[in-house]
Amino acid sequence: MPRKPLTKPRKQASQERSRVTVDALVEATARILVKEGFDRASTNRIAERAGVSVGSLYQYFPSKEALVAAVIERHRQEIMYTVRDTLAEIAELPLEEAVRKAVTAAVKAHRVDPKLHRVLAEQIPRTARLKKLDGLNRDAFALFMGYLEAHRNEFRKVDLRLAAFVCVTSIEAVTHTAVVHHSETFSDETFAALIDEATRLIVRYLK
Amino acid sequence: MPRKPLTKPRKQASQERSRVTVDALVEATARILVKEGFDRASTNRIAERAGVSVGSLYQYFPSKEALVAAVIERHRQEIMYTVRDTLAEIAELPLEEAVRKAVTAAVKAHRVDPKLHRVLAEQIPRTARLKKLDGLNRDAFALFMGYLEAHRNEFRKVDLRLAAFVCVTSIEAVTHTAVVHHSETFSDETFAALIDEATRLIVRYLK
DNA sequence: GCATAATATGAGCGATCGCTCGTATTCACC
DNA sequence: GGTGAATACGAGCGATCGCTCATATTATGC
Repeated sequence: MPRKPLTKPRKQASQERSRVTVDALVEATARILVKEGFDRASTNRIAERAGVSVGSLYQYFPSKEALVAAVIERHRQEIMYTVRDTLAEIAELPLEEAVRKAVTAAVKAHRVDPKLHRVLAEQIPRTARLKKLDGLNRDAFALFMGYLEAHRNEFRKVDLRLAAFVCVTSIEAVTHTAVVHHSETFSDETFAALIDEATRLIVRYLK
Repeated sequence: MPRKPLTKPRKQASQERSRVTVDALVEATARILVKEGFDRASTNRIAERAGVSVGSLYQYFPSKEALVAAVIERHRQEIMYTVRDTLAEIAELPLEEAVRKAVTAAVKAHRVDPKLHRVLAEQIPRTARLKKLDGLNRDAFALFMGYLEAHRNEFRKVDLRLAAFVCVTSIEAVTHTAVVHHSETFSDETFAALIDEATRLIVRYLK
């Protein structure tokens, strides 16, 4: 589980206590990223916050980058878990309901630890980030493309890839910006209205 | 303005050669940001690339952050310059043409040194970035709000602030992602089609 | 030509970083 | 309870960072 073959191999945890150590390190990394930001998240500080020595940290993670990658992966899994059910339904739904579900899922996804999400999206250097987080977006694109292709006779004629790009990018940006940057400005009613608006945006565009 | 303490001075350049030095530093910073990324853009490297000593750097910029801020400000001014004319026209245009101009302006804006734009958007810590770059987005929001209010009787009844948020966020994201992440993937025709699509997205949403 | 201000220099300080490695502790197994 | 493997420890290395300051060079005004 803790293996991240990036630069050097590290030990596989076989005892329970080491699993605890690994979990504590990932959790401490996430907490420090949120509270102090990426620049101040040094390995010494992470180990200290985890109640563990730097040496132990490097027994399970070959680099700071691997630690951050583990945080990203955990975040990605949590998002997938909270969103999977909603997305599974949409394939056979009519357009408006499908889009509404997709928008709702996007909001849910961004509400999984939004402060962490913000740090990951804004502060993590590309080398460590791009693979997993943008993978989510690529999944969303593929999913949307699938829907459009299956229902292509319900829409006007367009380049479906371009249409999917416009839809996915818009939904992502609107929900991301609202949740991550305006959660304290927008009321619950505003969020409900936002889902209506985003749904309308996409539905009328495609029809 | 006479002497100031030597610890945080930002001298006013009064001679021609110092203006040259300042310009060289800002230019070198932009170049290194693009070529090496923010993390590897050390003040020593910047000074070296500018053909100037670190000492001189700190005569004109009190910190590395100030240097980066100068780069951002220069970039912002270049964007404003290339976009101002297009935006000045839209106030009195009918909806579709106004939106089309806005989208075109957004593409133009992102095409001003897209590689630098990407680094500024993705790698610069919030502390140094927020003020100026997000100011651009706030300007766009205000401009769009103005248009919507002036033409409010042409649309359905909605929360105009919410509608403006949806429009500005979508346009920004679609044009940003296309220009910054897909410039080499998208052909010129695709870009032309993208402008059509983005325009349709917004127009049909508002009508 | 000379004094003074403006500008330029770069070795190096103190801090911090990611990370190593020799050593100490705890576990699984008999 | 003895033994080797697994785990934990943390002082400290080498590199790099942002930045300072004593000193040198160049421009300006008289």
